[in-house]
Amino acid sequence: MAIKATIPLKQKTLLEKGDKLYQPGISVDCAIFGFHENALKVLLVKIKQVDKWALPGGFIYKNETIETAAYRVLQERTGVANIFLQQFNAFGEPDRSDTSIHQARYLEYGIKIPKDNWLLQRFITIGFYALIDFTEVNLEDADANEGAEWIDITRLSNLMMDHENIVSKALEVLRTQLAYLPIGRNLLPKKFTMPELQKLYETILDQKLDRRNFQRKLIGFGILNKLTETRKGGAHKAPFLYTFNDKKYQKALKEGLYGTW
Amino acid sequence: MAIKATIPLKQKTLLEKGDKLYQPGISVDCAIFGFHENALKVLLVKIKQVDKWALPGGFIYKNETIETAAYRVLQERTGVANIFLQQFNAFGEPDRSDTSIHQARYLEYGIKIPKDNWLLQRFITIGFYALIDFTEVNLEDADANEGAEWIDITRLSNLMMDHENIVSKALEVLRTQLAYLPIGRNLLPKKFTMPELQKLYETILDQKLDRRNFQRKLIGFGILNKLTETRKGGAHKAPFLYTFNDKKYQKALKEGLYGTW
DNA sequence: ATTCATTGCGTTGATATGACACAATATAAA
DNA sequence: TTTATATTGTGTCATATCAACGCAATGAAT
Repeated sequence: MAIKATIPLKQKTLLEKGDKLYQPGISVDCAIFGFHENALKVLLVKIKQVDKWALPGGFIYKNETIETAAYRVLQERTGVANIFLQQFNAFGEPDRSDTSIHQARYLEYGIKIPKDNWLLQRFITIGFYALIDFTEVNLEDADANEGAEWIDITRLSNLMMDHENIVSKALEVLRTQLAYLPIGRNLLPKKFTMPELQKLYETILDQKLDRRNFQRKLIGFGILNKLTETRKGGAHKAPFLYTFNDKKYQKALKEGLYGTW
Repeated sequence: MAIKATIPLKQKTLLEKGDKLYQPGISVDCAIFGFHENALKVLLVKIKQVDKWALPGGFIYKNETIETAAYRVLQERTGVANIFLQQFNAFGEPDRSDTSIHQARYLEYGIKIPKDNWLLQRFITIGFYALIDFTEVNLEDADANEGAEWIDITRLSNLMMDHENIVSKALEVLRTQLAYLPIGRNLLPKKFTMPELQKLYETILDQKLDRRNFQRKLIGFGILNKLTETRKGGAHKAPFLYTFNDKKYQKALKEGLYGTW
């Protein structure tokens, strides 16, 4: 008989008292996007017992708002403060849950979850997407049981339950919002170059953009500060650095960038 | 002692077996918009026991999708088939529920709901907004206990819980989506005139639009069929009638109207 | 027949957009 | 040190789009 690991208090509490601590049948899942090496990546955690990837998620405390719960998940995983976090959709197919995953995780400790345990009931999850500066995240802090990794959005595979669908929907919303919200502020380091910003847009839109027209348009939004500094070290002409003008950026977030009519 | 009404089976079942029939702690609420007499209206139901208005809402059966539940609510209230229905936000402030409303409604039948009954727990609601042809709805079918009425969105008052906030958020989303989705198809009768369509847009946007530019823009979207027929009977020049080109309309719904970049 | 508010259709100037030209420059190669 | 090369900064031009406005046509009321 194999020696079982001792169950951590956290997991034990979740199983036995979760129904008293949390809202039943509701979870939050976060599609956390980062930008690195000209690729858009999403933060996934490995569920080693079933060899699948999952979005970072959690439950909602009885006395907690949905947004706070999502923020808590983000903090636990990334430790980053300046985050763009947005609720975008609730996912509630009756058969979306996969109880075998929970069972596999507790089997590790020799525990079989009772059929009527709250964890095995149907769950509806509220999807959030977050934009985050890749360079500020340190994945070393992640939970030992669930190794977190940045996965290229073009190379998603083997996600548990409906999580790939959640990422797709998040991306779809992100692309739409790119047209009227000043995305970029949270995905890039404070200082960045115009080519870097353009690559970000091209990656999200999956589309080549004209360098010169892009620059004209973005500057036209009036949310960027051009610095006198340049980014040296590249193999070619050093591009100027930019920052977001926080005041104007916040204004644009509220009012939108277009608002034609 | 006042004579109490006998409790309908429906209400009795809801109270006693609701926790077995429905997902706990989750509801759906629908902001159903209609357009009539140049005003945007939302369908509200009167909760007579507390003299407040509420959005039509309901619960999610254990084996039902969220969208199906919302559709069910819509059908019950309006009986209309061709509906634009869209999930737009989950509302979950811990203190958003008001148990006194439930108590008041059951007190009618001399029943005091036990404190631990599922109905009195914290609820998170998933908000939908719907666009519907005012002329197709017959409110006579509405539940006797809860008279449904179209209320002008500029004259909202005395809504229960956070329902006014839900309507506001729904309107905000509607206004945003007006920029890239072909709204109108579901809010107007099959045949309509350009001035009517314009009034709709002006009402939603709360903004005057130039008659001639509006026409050029909408025709430019390529989703309208101009009929040879005109709307006679008005006091002035008879405007042409239009219909939506269903095929192109559906395409625009999927792809969006702008999609610049 | 005349009046009048409204509709259909058109024009103009300003602005935004897409496509492309050319000089400047930081590093690498010679 | 000089030259080569890829990349960036800035500008131009034709075209499309947009906002603002003009005017004739129309249908009912007078």
